[in-house]
Parts: sequence; C-alpha cells; structure tokens
Amino acid sequence: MTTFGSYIRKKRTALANRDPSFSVRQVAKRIQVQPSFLSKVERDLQPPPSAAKVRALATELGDDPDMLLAMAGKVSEDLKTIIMRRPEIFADVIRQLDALPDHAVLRVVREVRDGDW
Amino acid sequence: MTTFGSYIRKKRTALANRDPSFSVRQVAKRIQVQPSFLSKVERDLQPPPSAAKVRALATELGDDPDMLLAMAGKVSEDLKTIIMRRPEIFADVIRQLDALPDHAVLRVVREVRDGDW
DNA sequence: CTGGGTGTGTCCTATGTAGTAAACAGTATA
DNA sequence: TATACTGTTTACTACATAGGACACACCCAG
Repeated sequence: MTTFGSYIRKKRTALANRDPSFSVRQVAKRIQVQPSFLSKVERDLQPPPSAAKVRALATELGDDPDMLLAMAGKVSEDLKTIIMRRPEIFADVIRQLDALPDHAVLRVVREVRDGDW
Repeated sequence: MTTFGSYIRKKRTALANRDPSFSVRQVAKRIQVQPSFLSKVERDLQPPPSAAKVRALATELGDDPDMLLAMAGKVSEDLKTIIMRRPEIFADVIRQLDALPDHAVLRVVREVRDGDW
C-alpha cells in the first residue's frame, strides 16, 4: 500500500531529478513548513499535514488536490459544505452512486451538466 | 439562526414533557456523557460532541443522523469514505449536483436506483 | 426535614493536531 | 578547507478536542 508520505517523496524526487528546486528544503519553504517537518511527513513519521498544506503540495507537485487530500484521509472543505447544506439529500445520492462503476457515475455528471435538469 | 445546542435542547425538552426519562441526566447517561457535559452542549457553551455522540443523540431524539451531524458541522464517516475511494469522480459529481434544486437531485437518486445504470 | 430528582458551575485532564527551532552529518563546489 | 547545499534527528510547544469529577442550588413528595 502506497502511503501519503511515500507518494509525496516519490513524486518530489522525480521532479528533483529534472529541477534542483524540488529539494526538501526548497519545497518546504514554498509550502511554508520547516524542512524537518516535510522530511518527517515524507517518511510517514508524521501524519499528513493540514488540508491547506496538502493543497499547496498538490499545486507544487502538479497533482489533483482532491486526490491528494483523499490520500491524506481528508475530504475537501467545499465538498463538506455542499453536503452539510442539504445533508439528507446528498447523503442519499452519494450512497446510491457508491454502487455504480466509474463510467456510470461519469455519465450522471455529463447528463447533469448537459441535460435539462 | 438555530444552533446545534439550542436545537437539541428544544427537541429534548419537548420529549421530556411527555416522558420524564428525557431529562438531561437520563439522556446523558444513555448517550454516555456526564450530565454537565450535555448541559453545556445544549446551551452552546461547548462545541457539539464527537460524531459518535451526535449519532447516539440522533437515535435518542428520533432524528436523522446525517442532518444532526450536519448541524454539528460534521459529515458522516461513511460518506467521506465513499468520496475518498474515488475522489476525483465524486468531487466532480458533488460539485455538479450542488447547482441543482432538491427535486432534480432527488430525480437523480430515483433514476440511479431504478434505471439500468 | 430528608431523600431523590432536576439542571448547572467550576476545575481539571488526557490525547491529538500541527507544527517550530536548532543542531547534526553528509556531499559537492570553488 | 571554507561555503553552501543536501536530508535528518531531537526536543519542545501552543492550541484544540472531548470530555470527566464533583460540588452546588433548587424543587417536591413523603
């Protein structure tokens, strides 16, 4: 199983091979944490940082924020807000969609976007 | 604006009028917290308790857990899990559905449940 | 006037979250 | 052999979360 830390490290070192500005120290500086902290996170000695730092990391590494947040065991605040505004309806629809394969969920997205709902 | 605490108090005292077993002390005992703690929660001197206690409270008061959790500023763990399993797809669909009125979202639920997806 | 119930005020605490600060050890470059 | 990087170790901390323990004041039936 690929953890949050190991994933970050792999991605960052890959970038570091092409661009030396992707060192632990420099990335840490850009996302505004201490190098020691990022180092520990990457070795999974520290749980994933706050959602804000994870987002900054996603930007830094060119990753999808929602995916990286998920790896960190978190769900984006804006999604939570959407759910909490209409908790019963959204709980319902999410649990229904859980049973569908990816392509069917994506079909729902498309139909909602295009259709006359 | 009706807060979590005030809502709980209103609901509980309403039940207490018909059934004396809905006192602060007795409900607190059933959901396994100290009476003083529940008392503080109901007067919003204390932030809403953990998701587990909120659930117990929902059962106790005959409320929908997802709604009560939302009032507590939380989202059910099972929903988070569903989202985190397929973060990009679910982020997408939830943000799309946010734009729809209730009846349209419910139509999605029905169609997914009944249709050949 | 006591025993059992009501709600509440005050003080305390354990665990988790989200990091900082500074020193240490290795490598490469000039 | 300094200087300037690299990543890492160790120690510490501020704040939030999620309550527990216990005493206090009130009311009411016997």
